[in-house]
Amino acid sequence: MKQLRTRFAPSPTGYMHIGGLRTALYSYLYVKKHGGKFILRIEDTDQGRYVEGSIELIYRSLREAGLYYDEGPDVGGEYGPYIQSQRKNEYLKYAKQLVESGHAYYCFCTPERLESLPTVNGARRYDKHCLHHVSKEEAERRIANGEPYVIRQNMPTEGSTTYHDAVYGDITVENAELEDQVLIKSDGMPTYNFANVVDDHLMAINCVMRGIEYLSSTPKYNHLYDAFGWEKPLYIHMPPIMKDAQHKLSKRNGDASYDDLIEKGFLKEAIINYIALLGWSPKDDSEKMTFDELLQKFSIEGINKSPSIFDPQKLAWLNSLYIKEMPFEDFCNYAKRWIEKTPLNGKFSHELMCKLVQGRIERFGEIEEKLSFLVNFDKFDKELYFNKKQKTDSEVAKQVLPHVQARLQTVDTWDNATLYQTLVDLAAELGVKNGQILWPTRIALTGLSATPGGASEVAEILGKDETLRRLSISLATLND
RNA sequence: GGCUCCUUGGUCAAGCGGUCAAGACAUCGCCCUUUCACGGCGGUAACAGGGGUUCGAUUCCCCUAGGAGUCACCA
Repeated sequence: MKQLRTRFAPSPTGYMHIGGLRTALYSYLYVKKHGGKFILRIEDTDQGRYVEGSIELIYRSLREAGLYYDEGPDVGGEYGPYIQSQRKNEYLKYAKQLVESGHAYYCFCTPERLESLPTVNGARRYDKHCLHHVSKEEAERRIANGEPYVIRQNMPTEGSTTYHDAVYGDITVENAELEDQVLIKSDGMPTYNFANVVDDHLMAINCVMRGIEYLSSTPKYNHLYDAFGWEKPLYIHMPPIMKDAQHKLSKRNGDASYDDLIEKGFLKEAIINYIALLGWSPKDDSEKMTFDELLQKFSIEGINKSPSIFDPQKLAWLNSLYIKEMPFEDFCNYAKRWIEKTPLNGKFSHELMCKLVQGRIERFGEIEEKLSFLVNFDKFDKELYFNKKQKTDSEVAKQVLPHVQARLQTVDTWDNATLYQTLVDLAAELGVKNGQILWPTRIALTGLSATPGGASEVAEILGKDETLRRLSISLATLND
């Protein structure tokens, strides 16, 4: 069997969307599983949509995600160049070949005339006017005169076309439904529809994986392959990723791109793992999988046909799993860039902050909020001292807190273990439940009904001075 | 609107003629616990509707409804 060659062919429009990333992921997994080549090709035939820097973004995102391509603009290969605008001259040659064989023709119709065409079933359709009314000689004369023109594909008007898609099965379309699509635009550039087919053939691509939006135009491409006498690739179309039941996930609608997710504090491993599961499922029940496991378990039979809705909650859950298993040191390093941006920066032990938070966040972006009590200490409701289960309330607090204050003053070794033991010992001495000391203390120190870490951990990170300061403030307001 | 495709709990999803219709996220309850979180245990919750085919349909066929994609000198 021939070596599998597939490609990821994004347009440089500014960001890496989740859907595109998933397409790249599936392509990579599929082709690598079968020992094939993964190729990156930039489809920039629409110069109006080009966004500065987006090609670099594509390179970076793909590498970061672990999707290393064997051939591509910045890594080379025998089938380059891998940027379509740099292949511009190739396409016209092939289009002319099609004109010669009668599979395409020159068209000089103005936009005005195109718009005046009657609508059939809600869509305008080109009427092959120039095919029938402009002879080859006339066409050449008008081109020589500098008149703008396009080259259109000459579609059959009868019969039907069927092809096989690896996930959707046999797809049949009436040829009469197929329009004489433009192959070469008046600016001399090929359309995606044409460049795509020519390049896939020239680059020996024999497996095409892409979004379902191409499912119904694939018969047009197949006519092109036939007109040239080229061998058609294996098609694998994929369902879209949705924001909700009726809207696709898209950056244009304000939905997160890959970079946005990273920015919010999702780990790349979690993102990859999650999107792998969106629209595909392994034969076993695996959910959390390493990249190698994905590689091992991936198969196109597992690809779902229906659209799937992106669920940020499940991504967050997976992300929290990856966060928890990070070695503590790695977590600290990774967390740095989030903490640096907050008022927390430099005020407390980085290590202690990380310790408090690693097991309690789903995203790194949550760190600031989780730890904001360290820098904010506001007036709070005395009702917070009430806790049914711990059997405490503001009265208990009033009696117990002075003892806590006095005892803590004597502590020299200011760490969690010592602090905890000290408070528990105090409870025993006073003949009260541990909770009747610990709960009021934590409340007095934070003014919050819930915090990451208990009384002793909070005291540890706050430090002796701040702990004592907060204690006396709380005690004062309690006695008001 | 035409054409193509899709339709299992709130969400992701197993299932590919016979199952009490998996599992996960979310949600709810209990346990653990120094609050929170983690973890453990348990609960609620689904085959879009209607016809066929069949001894038997979530599974096969048809219709209806709903959804998506497409119908560009965008990709």
